[in-house]
Amino acid sequence: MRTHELVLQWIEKQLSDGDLALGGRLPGERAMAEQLQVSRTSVREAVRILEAMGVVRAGVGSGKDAGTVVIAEPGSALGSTLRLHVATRHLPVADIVETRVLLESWAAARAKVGAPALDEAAALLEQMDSSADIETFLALDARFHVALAHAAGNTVVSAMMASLRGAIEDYAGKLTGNLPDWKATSDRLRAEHHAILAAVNANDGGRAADLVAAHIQGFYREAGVGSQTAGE
Amino acid sequence: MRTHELVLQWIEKQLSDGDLALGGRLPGERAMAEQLQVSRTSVREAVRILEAMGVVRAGVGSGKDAGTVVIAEPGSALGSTLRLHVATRHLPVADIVETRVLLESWAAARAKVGAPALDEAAALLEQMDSSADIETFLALDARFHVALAHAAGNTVVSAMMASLRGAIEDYAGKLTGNLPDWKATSDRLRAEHHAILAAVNANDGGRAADLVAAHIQGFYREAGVGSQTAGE
DNA sequence: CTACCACTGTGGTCTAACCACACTGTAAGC
DNA sequence: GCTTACAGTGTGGTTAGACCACAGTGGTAG
Repeated sequence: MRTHELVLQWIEKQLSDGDLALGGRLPGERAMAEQLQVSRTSVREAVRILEAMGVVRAGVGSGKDAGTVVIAEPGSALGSTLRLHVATRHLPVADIVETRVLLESWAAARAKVGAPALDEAAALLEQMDSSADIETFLALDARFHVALAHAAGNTVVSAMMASLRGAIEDYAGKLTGNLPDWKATSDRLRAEHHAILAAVNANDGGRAADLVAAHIQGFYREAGVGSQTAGE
Repeated sequence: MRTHELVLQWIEKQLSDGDLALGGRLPGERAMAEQLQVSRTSVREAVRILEAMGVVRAGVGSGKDAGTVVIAEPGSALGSTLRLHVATRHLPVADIVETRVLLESWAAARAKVGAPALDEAAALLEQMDSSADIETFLALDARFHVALAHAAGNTVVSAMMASLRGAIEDYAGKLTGNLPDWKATSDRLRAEHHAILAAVNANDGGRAADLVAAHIQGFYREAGVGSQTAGE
């Protein structure tokens, strides 16, 4: 077993045993190195991996943002991993989109009426109604979808859904230039968002799921994802 | 931007541009360091991250297994990430199971009759019928489920499904000791497997999905996952 | 009381070694 | 000629020790 894996194992045990919890701080790199009788390099390699996994965040200096602290951001970590695999051509973009449709439809169907996340979603829609800027709109759009997924109450589905979106964000972003009429598109997306939220609040899960599926597929189709004109 | 991120970016670009493909070899660490004008340490940190992501595999010595080569193993990488997040208590095991049910049901419903993966699945079932050893059985069981997911033709769903299972493999493994009667359980699981495959081959996707959901939920429930008696 | 600044501890980076490993080519011995 | 032994080469793995930038802390000069 390689040295950094030993460190990794040690840290994972600290987490499993509850000796290290969310928000907690790892010992300094030098201290860990001495404690485990390994070089600081090996400790750093382990920390790097955990950072890539979204399990810790490393901050220099001193104070609250300093040191290596335990966080919980699986979404971005999974997203990066998927993005790399898309780059190797192992994961087709179409499969990513299809999976996203699957997860988000399920979440929409399962969203619990009255969940706080739905109020947040509604607030986001209001902001979007008055956002002409394309980047602002897309950022709010992302948060809306995450909020909707949250309302289903499954952390894993939320994380995966966010990661799928993130994995092809840049890719899809380049394609928004293909859109013939952004105003028309954004108006349509706004209307669809409201319809989805309405269906969820009306407790009509089946309809909400259908609307979400059509919403996502419609966007990617219009942007040209899957039409093979993209990569080059 | 940190140095190792620069290296990461460079490698990702090589992949995106197709200059580096699956099975391809990265330049040696020393060569990359010189080319990018960074230290070998930074190069190694980047490689470590890619290794954790299942994008590359590093091998010492010389020959076919040597050097850092591009692979495509998102499953194990995603699995490790999820496992760590389960350790931090951020991802509940119940959510993992629920998501696995979601993905596998979908895959069973979408499995294409006549897919080669189904033949493999059938072959695995035969082997399982004559496997009394519990570990052998579980290994074959894992491969059966992967084969089934494969038959749906979505790489992302396959990878995620495998990673979900892997994330709680150790955790669930400890619980098999809770089973009152392994022979009875394994006989039941065998029968369920055959029924699932039969439903898929009969093109009855809905029934296959229901059977898969019941199969998975039944196993974890019997093993005691979610009953809070586990972690401690 | 305020402004400044040295101090301390954090992660970030680099250099220059040495190791284990696995193949390759060559030379020695049969 | 064939086989065996072994030095050579290039790979990742690991280490020690140094220096940097950063951000709070606390003392000190004004």
